[in-house]
Amino acid sequence: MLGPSNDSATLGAMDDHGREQPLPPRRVAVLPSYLVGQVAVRAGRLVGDALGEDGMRRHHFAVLASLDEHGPSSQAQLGRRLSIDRSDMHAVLRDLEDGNLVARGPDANDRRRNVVAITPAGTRMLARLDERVGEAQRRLLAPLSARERRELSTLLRRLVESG
Amino acid sequence: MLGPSNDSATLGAMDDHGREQPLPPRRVAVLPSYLVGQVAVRAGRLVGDALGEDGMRRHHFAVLASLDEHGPSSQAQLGRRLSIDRSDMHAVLRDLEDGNLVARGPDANDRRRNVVAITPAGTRMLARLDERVGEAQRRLLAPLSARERRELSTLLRRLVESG
DNA sequence: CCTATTTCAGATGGACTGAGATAC
DNA sequence: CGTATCTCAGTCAATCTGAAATAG
Repeated sequence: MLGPSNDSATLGAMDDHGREQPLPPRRVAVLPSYLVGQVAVRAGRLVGDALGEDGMRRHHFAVLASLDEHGPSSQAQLGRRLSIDRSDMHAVLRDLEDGNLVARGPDANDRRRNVVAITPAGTRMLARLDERVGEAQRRLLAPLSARERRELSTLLRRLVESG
Repeated sequence: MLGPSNDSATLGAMDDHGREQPLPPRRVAVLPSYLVGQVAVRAGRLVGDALGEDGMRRHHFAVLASLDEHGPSSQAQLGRRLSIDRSDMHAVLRDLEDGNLVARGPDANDRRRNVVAITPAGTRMLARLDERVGEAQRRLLAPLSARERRELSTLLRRLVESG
């Protein structure tokens, strides 16, 4: 396991002013963990940009979707369901409330809690984000056939569910 | 697209003191971008832990592998090849030098540069890290058959190369 | 008393920027 | 003079921790 093909360089003789491009080592480039990481980064950018067109980010989308699915919830519930830190949840809900996408009010039954509910405007925003995120998925998977996309999703889901 | 099945809660009536588990919304859990992100997180933990057993991190592994593959290089070259920031590269090489895994010296031909070379101890470390990282891959892909692992790698590589 | 929720203020680690010193 | 390298300091957003105020 010695250095390959670079005999001319004992330590100091380097003729390579040939401009170097990003090129991960073979050892690294071949790893499934590396490949999945690269795809995840690309996916994150695509989805982030898609949500950004409406001034939203992942947490905002997740909160709106969770409220749509489970109905009104307290902040702490949302945080536990979505694994979002209480401080971050605070900021996210402030953003959403500023845009009238959710309504926050004290819980009549437990006045420690804020009850958060999605508003009609929030529901419309969620539908629009759904569109945009869907388009991002299509762009991400564009190089694959429909069959291959299903295959990839299935394999990934197996890994997620077994983890 | 209205909220489902939560008629009893107008905003304030919430009997669900049922302890809530992390549960991403369906809309989110189904997205390939989400699945790939989840797998990437798990992969990152596995590989990170594996490297950590020898006190190394991803950047250290990448630098050792790149030096092994391309032979002695300047810091700036390494940074460009591995897309590692110059500041971080500085810290990484300091770590590696402290462990005698690389040797740094001024370039005789261009005294602006440091020439970095992997040492015999660095080569041995690289071999050990290779083992550990390989084991992490096996653990990551454990739920899949050999054929499915190849299929997954192929699909991911297609996405990476077409990106 | 003890626990839970919301909120704030600050800590922490990672990725990046700017600028100085040196050398081409 | 302009450009490239190495180094250090400091910024920046994202994540998390601690603690106060309120309520059960």
